[in-house]
Amino acid sequence: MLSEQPIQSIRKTIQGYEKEDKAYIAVDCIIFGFDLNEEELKILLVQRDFEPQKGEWSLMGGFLKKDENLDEAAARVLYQLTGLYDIYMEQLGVFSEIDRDPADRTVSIAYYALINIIDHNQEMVDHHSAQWFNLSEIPRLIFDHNKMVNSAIQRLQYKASVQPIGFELLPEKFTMRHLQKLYEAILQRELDKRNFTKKINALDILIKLDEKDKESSKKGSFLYTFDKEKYLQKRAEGFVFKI
Amino acid sequence: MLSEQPIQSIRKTIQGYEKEDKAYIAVDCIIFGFDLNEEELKILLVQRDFEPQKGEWSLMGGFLKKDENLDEAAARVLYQLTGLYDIYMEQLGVFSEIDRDPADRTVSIAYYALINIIDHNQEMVDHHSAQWFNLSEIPRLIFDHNKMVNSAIQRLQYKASVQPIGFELLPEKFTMRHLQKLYEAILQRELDKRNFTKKINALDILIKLDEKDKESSKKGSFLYTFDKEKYLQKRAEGFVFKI
DNA sequence: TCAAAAGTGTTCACCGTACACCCATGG
DNA sequence: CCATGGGTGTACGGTGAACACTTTTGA
Repeated sequence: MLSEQPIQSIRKTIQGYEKEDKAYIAVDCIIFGFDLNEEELKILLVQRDFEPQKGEWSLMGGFLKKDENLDEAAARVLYQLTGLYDIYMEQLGVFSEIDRDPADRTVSIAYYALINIIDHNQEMVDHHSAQWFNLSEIPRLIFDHNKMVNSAIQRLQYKASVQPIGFELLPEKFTMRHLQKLYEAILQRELDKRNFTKKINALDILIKLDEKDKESSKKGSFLYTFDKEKYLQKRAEGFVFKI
Repeated sequence: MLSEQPIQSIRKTIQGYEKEDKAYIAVDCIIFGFDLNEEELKILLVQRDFEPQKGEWSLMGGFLKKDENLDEAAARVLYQLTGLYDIYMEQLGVFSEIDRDPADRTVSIAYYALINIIDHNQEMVDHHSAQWFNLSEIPRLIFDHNKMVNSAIQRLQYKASVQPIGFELLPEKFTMRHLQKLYEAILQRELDKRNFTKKINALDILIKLDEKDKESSKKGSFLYTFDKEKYLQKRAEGFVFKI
């Protein structure tokens, strides 16, 4: 009898999954952007436009569907809010307190994402009543979302010091000052201009362009691009990025 | 009508959780132990004693229950196999490929744990047909468990270099040689005895005992204990552990 | 007395950090 | 011509890595 059943149903029967509890699985995204004008690191939050907790701020989220894995779910959620594909994104961890969502048992997987702030689709952001907040001005969020945000900031600080992910937050062309201010915003401390430049140049993964950015000064400052090919090549040879 | 309902059911109705998919949530544990005699780092695997995949090796696991969070579930699973409470344990990440478990959609959260190998309850281990494997001799495991193991080894290497978690793997009293061999096993490279001793002593978080361990040599080597209080004190003052 | 492991210092290269002045330009 | 930000070099202390010989003692 047993041997006539397809494998899947045998396993189900034997392991007794039916007796186990199921839960909803959510994905919540901490979306970072760097505002070049204000020289501030920001995160994108959505405002709930329905009861209950209407008007409260929250991370953008969604539920895991049958036909996708978590990375796909997170990418989908990010697309819904920003209109962007191929965003840099990393899983942060799981938040599973029993009553974290009072509506129903929901386990949430937090992701953080880095986007170039000027790329996002403003209409889609407006449609979700979303808004950018400075790290120092994050409001109270629903559920355990503040915990997620703090965890994301910590992770970003670590990751940015050990992998060149900072460039995900900058436009294609940027100045040394932009880069330094970005790292200052991430690490939340001031850096010495001479030492920073020296270190970045020593890494030898930027291309100095012939163009200057005249926005910020009369003299103008040289623009750079991140040489991803060169970085990948070097990394394959054992080079480790460290700031 | 709506306003008469309790909050929870309002939220459920509005958010439409019912339309979302649920999934089973599993916890799988990578249990590390350090064999002092063989000077080898090992992990504890269980052998499935039921069909299908009978005889195949697997991580110890279980399902998340309604009335516990993931840390509690992992602690429960660890207790079931080792008889130990209060084990050092950390969440690794989520594994969510759609068909990772062919029986049913199951998202698994991997945890790694560090135990003192001589503390565990041998009867409980035998009862689960569990066995210790050297890191270099890990067999093929079911599902995506090999991926989890690799991820755990990487995480352990990082974490051990940045937090004094190595002591979780050693008995109360240990020699410098034990400690060095442990770090060599974790980092998978040889360390210089003089530099290692110097570094550890400079950290100033061990207590040198008057006792000697005569097992390993005629001369005997001094025993040490980890001074957790002192470490916590120093950490509170900004000290950072680094090996 | 000898084999086997324990214990112990020095040197050098490199890296991180502190620190200040001249340059180019538009208004 | 001057105010503003851009761009650059040096000196020092600390840390990581390489390296070898003496001590102890049980068999």
